[in-house]
Amino acid sequence: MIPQPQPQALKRDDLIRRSQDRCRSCDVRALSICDGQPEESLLRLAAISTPLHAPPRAVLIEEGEPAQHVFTVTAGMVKAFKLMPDGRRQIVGFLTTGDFLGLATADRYGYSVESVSSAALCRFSRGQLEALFDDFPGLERRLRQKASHELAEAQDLMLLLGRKTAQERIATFLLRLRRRLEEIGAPCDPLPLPMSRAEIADYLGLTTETVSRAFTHLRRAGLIAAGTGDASVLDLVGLRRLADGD
Amino acid sequence: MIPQPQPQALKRDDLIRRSQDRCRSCDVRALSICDGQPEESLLRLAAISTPLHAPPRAVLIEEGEPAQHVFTVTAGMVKAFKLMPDGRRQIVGFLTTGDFLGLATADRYGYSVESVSSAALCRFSRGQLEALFDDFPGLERRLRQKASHELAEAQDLMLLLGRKTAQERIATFLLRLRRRLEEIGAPCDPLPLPMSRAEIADYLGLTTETVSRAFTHLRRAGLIAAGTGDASVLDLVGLRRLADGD
DNA sequence: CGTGGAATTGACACCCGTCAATGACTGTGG
DNA sequence: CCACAGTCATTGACGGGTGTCAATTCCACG
Repeated sequence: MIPQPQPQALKRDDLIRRSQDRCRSCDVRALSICDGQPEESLLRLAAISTPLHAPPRAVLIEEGEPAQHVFTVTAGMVKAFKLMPDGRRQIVGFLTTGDFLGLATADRYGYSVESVSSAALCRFSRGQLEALFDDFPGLERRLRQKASHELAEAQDLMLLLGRKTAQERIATFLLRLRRRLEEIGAPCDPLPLPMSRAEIADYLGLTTETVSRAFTHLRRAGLIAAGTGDASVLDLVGLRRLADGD
Repeated sequence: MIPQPQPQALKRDDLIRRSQDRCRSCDVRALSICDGQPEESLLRLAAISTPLHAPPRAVLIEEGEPAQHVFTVTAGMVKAFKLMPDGRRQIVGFLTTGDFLGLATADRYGYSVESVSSAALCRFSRGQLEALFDDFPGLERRLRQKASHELAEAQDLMLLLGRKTAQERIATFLLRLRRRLEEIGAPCDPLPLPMSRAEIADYLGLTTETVSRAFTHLRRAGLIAAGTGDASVLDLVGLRRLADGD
């Protein structure tokens, strides 16, 4: 996909050392699967990792393809989504710094992934990663914890999709995004919204028009101040009350 | 909850041996986390497991309570659900033989669990189970795989809740239930539906009336034959086409 | 300053939710 | 054995929230 120049002069050991340096200085280590791992485990992880950079709207994974790789998002934002034959789309997650891509994966990808903004990722071969589990059980534990966490978030989203009104969905969406950005130490006032209204709609089970109207309602109600590419939470308590349904 | 007679004559070792026998003869071993585990791992699992039997509509877990236990369902069916303050309910999963309960759990349960039909479960202390992971990494791997699988199913449900029509939801629901029953080797023609219309509605993000009407439509279209407590798939291909949206 | 896509807003339609009545089934007590 | 009540499923009438279609505005970019 993204061709990498491979000068013959660089030997395999050099490449490995180079990735190790890159990982050692990685500023998202504390957020990703690397957190809390012993030094040796990191070195081995580094040796099998490939850094990727994706421009906005780049295709990273296509649903149904053999799942050879897993990824860690190190910067920017990507979306994972499912398509129906007639074009209906459900975005099952927006992933950002520290998120792991591929937890839900069997032998084939269950969703497509595209970048929202420009994004950076670390790619791992699934086989090589799973081979590391034998030597470094902490890695597998970390992945299981990430999977548990994602499952809990998925269940929150089910409640949203199955039972919440449009305004409640937008309120919940904004609060969740805010919390996530806080977790990774990103600025969240105003809250950046790198995704389009259409993407928000396909995440929340709505249409762009309904998303737009819901934003307007929240703005008129004094809960938020909304621009096109960002939003500010004005009344956190009120927004929470709305999001949770009374 | 369910008092267990504890004659003083039975010493701890006897109790352990008794659970080991119970597990060794357990007829759902191949379906649960026990599948593929070495003998020693099973013995240790057996030692920390407690069998439970629940009548229909029994409360097993309450959302927000400290998560001290995890469970394996060995028979019957239970539902996991989230409630909103005003009573809106989203069932995030129906669990049956072989399903693991507690994968999505942090320090507190993220959902309530109640039995649908009468059900049997194996209960484990979370702490004791996680302590086993150090000695038996295969257990942790098995749990991670279960979590991955559940995550993929959760994403399927997101597509359903966010984008499918009532009839497509019912069709998808019937096909998924059928596949699950096939997996565990249960009879699925006719397909038993132990849950009420209200429970189906709260799983699919609908109302009981809409569920009822959708069943009627599918029956009139010749895709299924539906009774109250079961349904037969008459036109598998047609039902699949409807479920997947053309 | 002009252009094109995205976002917003409005009018209208429709699917599904709400409310209500009827029917089917189960268990209970006479 | 039957009458009865209670729960659940079904069906109908109606209304509302959201989708659909269309027009307008906004904004980024050339």
